[in-house]
Amino acid sequence: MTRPPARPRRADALRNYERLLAAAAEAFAEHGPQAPLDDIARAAGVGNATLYRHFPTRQALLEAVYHDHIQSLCRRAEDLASAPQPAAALMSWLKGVVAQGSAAHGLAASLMAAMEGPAESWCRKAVSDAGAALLARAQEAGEIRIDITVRQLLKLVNAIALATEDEPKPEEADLIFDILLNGLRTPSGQRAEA
Amino acid sequence: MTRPPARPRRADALRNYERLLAAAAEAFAEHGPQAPLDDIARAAGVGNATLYRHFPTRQALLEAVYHDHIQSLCRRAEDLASAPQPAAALMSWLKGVVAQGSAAHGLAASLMAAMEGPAESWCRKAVSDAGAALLARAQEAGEIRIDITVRQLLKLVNAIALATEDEPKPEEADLIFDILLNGLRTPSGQRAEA
DNA sequence: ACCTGAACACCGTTCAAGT
DNA sequence: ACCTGAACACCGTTCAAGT
Repeated sequence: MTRPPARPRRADALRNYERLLAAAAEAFAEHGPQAPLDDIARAAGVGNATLYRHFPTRQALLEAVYHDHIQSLCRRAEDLASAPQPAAALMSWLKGVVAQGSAAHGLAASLMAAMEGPAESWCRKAVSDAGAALLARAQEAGEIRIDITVRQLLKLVNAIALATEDEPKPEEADLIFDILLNGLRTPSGQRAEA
Repeated sequence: MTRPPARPRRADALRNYERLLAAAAEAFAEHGPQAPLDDIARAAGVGNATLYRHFPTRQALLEAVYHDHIQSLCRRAEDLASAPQPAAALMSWLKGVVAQGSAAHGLAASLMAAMEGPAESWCRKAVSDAGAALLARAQEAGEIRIDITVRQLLKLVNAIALATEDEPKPEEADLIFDILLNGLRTPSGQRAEA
């Protein structure tokens, strides 16, 4: 199970924590993942040092803000784990990752950073575990090339989300995603033993 | 023809300009494209305002530093323009873009920024014009899907370079690039009229 | 324990004064 | 024309003092 980041127990600390999350969510939505931390603290009616106490890095704050989105992605992976067509299930899930990443400005950047950051990251573990099951099944079915790892796949997908982010036309993301899916299919001559 | 950024004519100004370029090249190579501009000015033995005078934005400095790399990419595109196999020529060129982008830390980021930035950017125009010829020929030959644009393609390729940058194993970049190429082939049923 | 504002350090940008 | 260092603004991080 993925362990949500520890919340404070004392009443006032918890209240500040929640306010910071709400303010950060709004700031990230409006100004992107680079929104000034001081502004977030001020909007939350809290000292800037308090923000830093609860969230030691910007990445920690981002992952906390997008916690629900991330968990939702993980849950969706579980739902798809026993879908009849393994490759289609993987594709559908990846499409969701891109869609969420494009919709929630900052999520794609967070996921990308998580994939490149330390392996102990909660977010990185949760999402890559979720994807790993889908990928393995699609690979065992011989539908997806076996030489790609979850991490590479997620980096690639997030790179696409970032590259097409704030693009006026959503079909551009669809097209590029389509190209990726096309490329993921097992090349001729390469088959898993299944 | 692509017009290199205007150089100063006065002797002292030109000398400062060159020194800034050399210092910036070293700083970007060592500390990445986010290297502090003040450090670059100091290393060049020049006031920081002088740097800003010559290069109004960081992007302008980056494009000037990588000017030779960019021109080299454009020249290579010209060389490939009449290669016997259009699709192979395009692929070979794109592979070069990724290779250069991964080798020269900061170039990939510059190209990506150029593709997303204003259309008037010198760098953006030069590179996309170079690629456009190769892409068009491969599409007319019916080998590459017709629904992708140069800009999308370059964004995608640079996203890959960024995603695999400073990755220990170079074969990772190769793999992901291979996936992309696989995906670019014309899907069944879609053919250009030639 | 937890909070706070002020202090500090850093970096990009602008400006008044120089040649 | 061009250069310069200082001034300014901004933002992240740390700290001494408070409850």
